[in-house]
Amino acid sequence: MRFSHQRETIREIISSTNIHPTADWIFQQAKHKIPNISLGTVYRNLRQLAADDAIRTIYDGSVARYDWNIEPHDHLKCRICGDIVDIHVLSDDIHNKVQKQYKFEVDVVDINIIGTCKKHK
Amino acid sequence: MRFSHQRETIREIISSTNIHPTADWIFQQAKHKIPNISLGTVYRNLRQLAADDAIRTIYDGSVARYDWNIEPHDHLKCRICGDIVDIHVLSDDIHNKVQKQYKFEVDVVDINIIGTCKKHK
DNA sequence: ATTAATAATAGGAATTATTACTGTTTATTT
DNA sequence: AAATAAACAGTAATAATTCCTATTATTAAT
Repeated sequence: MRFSHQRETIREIISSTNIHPTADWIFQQAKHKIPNISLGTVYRNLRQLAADDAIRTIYDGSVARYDWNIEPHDHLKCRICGDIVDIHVLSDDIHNKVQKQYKFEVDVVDINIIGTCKKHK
Repeated sequence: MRFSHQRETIREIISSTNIHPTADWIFQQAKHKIPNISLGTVYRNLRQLAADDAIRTIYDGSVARYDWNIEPHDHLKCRICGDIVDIHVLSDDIHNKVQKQYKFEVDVVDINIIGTCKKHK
């Protein structure tokens, strides 16, 4: 993959936040640095970075969000504020259990927990 | 909620399959029984049935699929054939662990495992 | 340093999944 | 049987994402 200023900017934007941004949020931020960057460029680079395992794509319902953290981890999503935070549950156990019990070659264990975070009590 | 022939047909179609159909697949099937049913009617009823906990909405990447099985369970998705099958992992443990460790009021634990099923060996 | 090759871009059109709108139909209540 | 409003068909609108094309920028070779 050839160097591009746009792609580096996108990578930096994602690395700088824990909010698990959407493509559009990344686009808005990128415009501050490269005013005439186009949304297509953002999407193309997000796809490339994800294919290259430089970032991870997660789905919040039907909309894609992007995560700089490519280590295996899970997500907690609050129904009220919408915040998504990284956590780590026992996904290795699940990985092994499924592999044996269902003879399924596991690639990714994706755990999303939806509920209400402690801010709303 | 008032009775409707369309909604009952949609409910029956979902109940009759384990493929976790998309809205469009349901629409195609429904047309066999009600030729002039409209796609909007399918979507409206899917939304209503899900709100009523008569069916469950799951997300396969960014597209919604529908499941007649409303008991808590998880999904195995094969990268090659696209099949999605129901399984049951130890999500109660996760529920409790998260609730205590992160003081997070858990609503749903959604576990999706992506990989290759035994058909492709 | 110049040039050649082509990956990446901007801008916009196209596509896909889904929701919203509107005048008409139909299930329920009186 | 008439009144009420939920549900409908058909269609327009929206949102997220991908595709297309002529132009620009990066890299490799001279």
